[in-house]
Amino acid sequence: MDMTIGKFAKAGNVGVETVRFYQRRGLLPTPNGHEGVRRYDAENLRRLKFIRQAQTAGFTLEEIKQLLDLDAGEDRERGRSLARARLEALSVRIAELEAARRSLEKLADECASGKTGPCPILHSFGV
Amino acid sequence: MDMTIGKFAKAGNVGVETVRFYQRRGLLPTPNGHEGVRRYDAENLRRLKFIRQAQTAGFTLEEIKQLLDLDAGEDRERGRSLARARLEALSVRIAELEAARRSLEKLADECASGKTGPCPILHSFGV
DNA sequence: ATTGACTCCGTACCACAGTACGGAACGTAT
DNA sequence: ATACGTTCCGTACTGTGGTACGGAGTCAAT
Repeated sequence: MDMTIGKFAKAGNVGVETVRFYQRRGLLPTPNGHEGVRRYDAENLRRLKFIRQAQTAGFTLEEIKQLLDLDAGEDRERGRSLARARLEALSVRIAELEAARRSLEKLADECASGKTGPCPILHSFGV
Repeated sequence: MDMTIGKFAKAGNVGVETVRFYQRRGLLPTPNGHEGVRRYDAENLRRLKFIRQAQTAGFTLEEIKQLLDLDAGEDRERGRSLARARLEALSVRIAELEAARRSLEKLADECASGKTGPCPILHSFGV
């Protein structure tokens, strides 16, 4: 079940250097200190996958570190507060992206091949 | 109607240094070359506002430069293709963020203050 | 005409999240 | 036991999008 860093990185869909980078940042443990080649288990992989998910959610690596520490701890309040702050920022961001999507749809439409003249790109974005 | 760089930056909700940065990148023109203090008009502001909108849509500054050039040109095909590529990436991204939002909602819920023990943070993200 | 605020310009620096490099040690198959 | 692929580790470099700094010039009001 255990892996060396190469397999581990592949399983988590990141590069070997990225794993090391996360270790330096304290996001992943550095398994069994100075005893030759290190081995990574399923729990490590779970952490790694969480890191990638949380990045998608817009957490910075520093925040993710806090979340990982919290996962083992008792401070429910802190966990909720991080989650709620991110939730709010995320909703704002999603709304922005949806507005941008509408602009792009408008652009693709107004810039259809049938018409002539320059595409009204700025106009499509409402500026 | 014309402004100096300070007012212009404020009107576009960016810093003066950011305006200069955009000029260096060719995203904004450098009005009336070397004749003392420069003046910015409504058209410049329109460009600046577009830059910020397009950034929200996920375009890089390099792509935005292309869009601005396109706005004046005749290459409708290129405009459509940029828009469509971004539209696709944007939809993927929105879906990711929505999934992340669901995870966070789950987290905030499972981490409610009533319960005891550590918040199941990793679990909330489905890992 | 001097002050104070603003502008110009180049260059340097910043955060974030990696990515690359290079020499030494290790592990495994032959 | 030799060769080949990995791993280990430190250090350096990358790209993206700014932000800061410092000296000189300019502008408007007093």
